[in-house]
Amino acid sequence: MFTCIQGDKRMRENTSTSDKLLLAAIDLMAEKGYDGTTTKEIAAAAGVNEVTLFRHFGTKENLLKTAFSRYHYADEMTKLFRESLTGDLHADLLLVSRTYHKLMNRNRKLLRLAQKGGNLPEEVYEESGRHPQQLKKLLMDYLADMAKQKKALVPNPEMQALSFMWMNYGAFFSSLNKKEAVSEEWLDEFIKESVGLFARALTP
Amino acid sequence: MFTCIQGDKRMRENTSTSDKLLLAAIDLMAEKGYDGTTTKEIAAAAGVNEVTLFRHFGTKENLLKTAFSRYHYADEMTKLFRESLTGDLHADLLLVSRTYHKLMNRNRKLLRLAQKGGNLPEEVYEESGRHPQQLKKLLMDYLADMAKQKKALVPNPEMQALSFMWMNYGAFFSSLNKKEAVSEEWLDEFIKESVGLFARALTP
DNA sequence: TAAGGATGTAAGTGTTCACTTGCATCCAAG
DNA sequence: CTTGGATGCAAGTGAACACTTACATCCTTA
Repeated sequence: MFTCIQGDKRMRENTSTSDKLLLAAIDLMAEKGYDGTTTKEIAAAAGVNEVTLFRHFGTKENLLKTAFSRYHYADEMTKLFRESLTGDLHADLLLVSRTYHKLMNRNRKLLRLAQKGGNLPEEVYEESGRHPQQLKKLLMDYLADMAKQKKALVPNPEMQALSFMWMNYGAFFSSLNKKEAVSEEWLDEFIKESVGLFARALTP
Repeated sequence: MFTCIQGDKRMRENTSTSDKLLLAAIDLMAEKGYDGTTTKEIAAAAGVNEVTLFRHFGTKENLLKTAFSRYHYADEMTKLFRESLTGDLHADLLLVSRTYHKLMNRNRKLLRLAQKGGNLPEEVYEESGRHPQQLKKLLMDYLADMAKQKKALVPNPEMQALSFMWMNYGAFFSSLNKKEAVSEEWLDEFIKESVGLFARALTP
């Protein structure tokens, strides 16, 4: 009943009923919060009957959990650190910062949803707390490594990593509750300037 | 009926009924959001009857508006920039950063409440959006002035000011949803390192 | 002591919400 | 053609919630 392996017509339409519901739920909850969004609204936004929502997901909570697990981004950042960094401080930080904002923007709505809180299931908080910790570790290790190679001046890798992360985190979250993401060009100007500032501070 | 100028016994107890309700509302809403907090809970937490809440504030929305207007911090930052800065880049940034975190921590719960959103009255959003803009302007002007005096290297005052603000903003908000504020010493270590990094980047 | 204001208690109203039930309809696959 | 799964529709259930009403109690003050 809950699993719909739809090999029929509904699959060929570009979004299945389940997906329409999940996307509608994310949209609405990101704006109005979990508590503030009703199942009736979600169903209406997805263009299906409210009953269909319950037939697919059983409960509102389960709908959110499914949405979160299906659409939360994966570990692109780890791959980036393993494969794409060159050892040039400025270029590397630029790449990290750009990737960071790309990932955050892709998950904009989910992050907003988690930020708003409400009676969310525990899984949601865990999932959205995982990524910052991962990034911090990657960045610390990178900076420590650069310091060992005398390519950077890093008296306190943890604090420098956190400073860099939080600068980007702050930039992103300050725009999170605006209607639109900030413009591409403007964001990139900030990235260039802030990375420049950072690289200058750490360069021996 | 709503105005209780209590010259009687209740005033001499260190918190009046109204204040107990306001503080309880802030506490609960900061944790569970506006929608997720019921008037019954608030009254219970304040140790009064639910009816008393409505006798004092009429509606739940009005309760929140009152709480916000009574407890939101004022313009300490402007005063700081006008009176306490010395012209020494490192020392000034340190003072700004420390003051920033002090203010943010004092309004921790209100900021959390506004962040969570829900069906909040418009006033709440306006009030909590006012302060960042003010700080940005102060900081930009300060940096531009330092650059003119050749005491700092500031190619793009807006971006440098934003970088600094967002670094602190990110640090604060990353701890906002934790149970406790981060420890004093830890925060001050971060402030010192991040300000040091910043001052180094901007020093000619 | 009398009066008035603040509070408590009990009960209730109307609404909204998450979620259910029963039945009809459509449509693809066997 | 028939069967079964997915969906729509109409109606409803029980709980929770914001908010109200009416009345009793306490305490301060005049």
